[in-house]
Amino acid sequence: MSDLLANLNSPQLQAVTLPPVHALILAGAGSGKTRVLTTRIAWLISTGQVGPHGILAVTFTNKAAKEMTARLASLVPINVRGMWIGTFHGLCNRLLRAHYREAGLPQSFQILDSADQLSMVKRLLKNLNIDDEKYPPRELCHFINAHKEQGVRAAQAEAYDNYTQKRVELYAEYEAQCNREGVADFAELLLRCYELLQRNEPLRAHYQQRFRHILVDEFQDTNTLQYAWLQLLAGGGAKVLAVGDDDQSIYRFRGAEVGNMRDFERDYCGNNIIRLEQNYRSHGNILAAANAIIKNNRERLGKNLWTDAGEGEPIRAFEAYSDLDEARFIIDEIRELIRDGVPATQCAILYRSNAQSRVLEHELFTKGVPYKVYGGLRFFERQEIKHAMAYLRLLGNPDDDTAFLRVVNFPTRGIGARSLENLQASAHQMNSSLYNAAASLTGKAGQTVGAFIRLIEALRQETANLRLPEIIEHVIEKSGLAQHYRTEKEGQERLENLDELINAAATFVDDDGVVMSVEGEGGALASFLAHASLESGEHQAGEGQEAVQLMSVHAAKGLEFDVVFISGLEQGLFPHENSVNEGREGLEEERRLMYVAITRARQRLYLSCAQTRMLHGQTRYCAPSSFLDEIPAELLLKLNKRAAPEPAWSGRAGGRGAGTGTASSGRASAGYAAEPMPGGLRIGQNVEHAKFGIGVIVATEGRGGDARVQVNFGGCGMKWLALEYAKLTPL
DNA sequence: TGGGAGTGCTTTTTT
DNA sequence: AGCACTCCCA
Repeated sequence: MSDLLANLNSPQLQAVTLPPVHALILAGAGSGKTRVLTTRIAWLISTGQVGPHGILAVTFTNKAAKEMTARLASLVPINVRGMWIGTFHGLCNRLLRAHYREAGLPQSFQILDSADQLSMVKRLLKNLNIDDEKYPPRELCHFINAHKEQGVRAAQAEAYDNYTQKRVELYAEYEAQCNREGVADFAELLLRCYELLQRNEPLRAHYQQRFRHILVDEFQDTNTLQYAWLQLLAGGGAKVLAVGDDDQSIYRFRGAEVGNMRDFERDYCGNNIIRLEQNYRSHGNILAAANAIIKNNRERLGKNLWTDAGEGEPIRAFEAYSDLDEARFIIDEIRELIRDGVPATQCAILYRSNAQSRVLEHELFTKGVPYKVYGGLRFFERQEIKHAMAYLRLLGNPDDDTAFLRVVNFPTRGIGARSLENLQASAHQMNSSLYNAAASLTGKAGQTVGAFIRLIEALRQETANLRLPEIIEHVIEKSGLAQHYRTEKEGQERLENLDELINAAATFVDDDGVVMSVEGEGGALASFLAHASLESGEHQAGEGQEAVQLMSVHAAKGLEFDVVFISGLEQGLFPHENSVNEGREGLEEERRLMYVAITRARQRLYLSCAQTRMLHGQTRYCAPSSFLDEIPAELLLKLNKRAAPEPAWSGRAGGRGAGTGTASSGRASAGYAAEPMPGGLRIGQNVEHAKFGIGVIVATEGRGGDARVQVNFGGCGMKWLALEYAKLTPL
């Protein structure tokens, strides 16, 4: 017991050993949040206050859930496997599987991921003959999800205008279609679970009695429905320990309600609020910058990070001429750091939007620096994997139209759009699934589709007595997928991924074999399918060993690095103009994002911006981010003293045309007029031009490849010239 | 059926 | 600029 609590600081200790009360832990970045959470559970169990059975611990990501489970296992000698530690979706899925009948779901209901949901909505619009320009499928998905996350069914949805009325009708159609197919989207897992507990008194009482302690990670990210779900489960006297950081709430755009923290405090906590403010990650200057930024936000519960690690290095600031110049600066610094012995994996480049990675990647590639970009396509989202999974889904549930349509003609077997239209029409008429309706097709279409149905039936029979990895292997081979990718020129990697899928299934069976056996071997497939939907897998196969880490600020949340570069600190980009347009709330969220970005750094932090940036195929002139002004100057070390990285007139590809005078939005070179332009040109400088003769520079604008000067050539008049093209000789 | 041309969009993202 | 998506033709 004593070692469990050893080395906790005073507020941490206080949090871990709280009596059974509702409490809110305001855990700053790097303050040992996960440690507190896991130690709290370990302490509750090892002091005999509750059995592992009575704990419910909720996270947002599988990664967090896994980490919590692993750390708990290392703290107390208990079997953590059967414990209810998981994501909101994972736990709801578990509950719905256990009570599928009461929840009105088929035993092996499938889970639609976002892509599946989108394709279902598109299909629905098509079947109902609705113009998808007027009702964009993506927007409709959002409409549906937003309602579900508010706990609102189509039947209760309010329609204040005709347009919304129509969308509500479509929402209802979508619900009906999901029910026909026996599938549930992500939001449905939560809502269905919530409704089940609300409606079914004995079931609710059972779980309310069972869970004595509910612990919630990243509480600031909960949405309305998740909060309601927690309240419902806690209704029988369970105590809720909510851990979160309002300053790190960066998911408002997907429904997170920071307000839940304040509500929870007001309605449940009383005085039980503990602040974890000692930071064990970053040096003082970095924290000072973070604190200086975040204190400009009005809506805060209040918290101030501190460290006893000392000030550390100053924060390095660099203003580049262009995005390319910025990338060069960053990569040069990184190469130097690596030479000095900093592991590449400890260098992270963060950006506000993913599109910014391109220039950086190009430069890294050119210089031969290994790097890894986070945020791409993930394993279970790859087309070959989704195809294989679709076959598997059809084995478990033939009514799954999404799966049916995905593979009915893949690999191609002569089933064209016309046949499918007929099929969909008759399915609609019969109010049945496509699979079911296939039997009614006649003629040539009947034959081809019939062959597909027979294929699926054959697969089902052939795999009936196989183990999960063998089932998958068999399906990949006999469906024709393997053959298809063998003949495709780019198919090699896809084949490898399919092999990897078989491996994943083998590992899955080994890892979860105990749980699986409860449901029988027949349930293994269903469990694996759910697993695949709920856990889309690591971002990319093959973890980069010694590679610089590139990711969006959002993706960096929860991570830490010795050296962090925050790039693209420009007004309009970071803070993003779309957010700024949303008013104070939007700007405050951007500021929290900046706060998250800064607090990722342990030892060294670089902030950089560019004066011009290629955006949507156009060069944009940018002012430095207002966030830079919010950091006290004494914390900053400005690195702009260095010489121009390239001779002004050697030029680079991709500049804009000479003298086209693209309106530079706002700021030309304000604040830099006194500094020399590249090549030593400055205001007042006399120059000679081959055609216009001798002149004097009266103004300058931009830097690098886009630098322009205004020259008074006397009789030849006043001219704006792009240094990249115009040959000017200083006199 | 599949590929090539044309069109439009473009913040952040987990489950 | 780059990418995803659609449409149309061979």
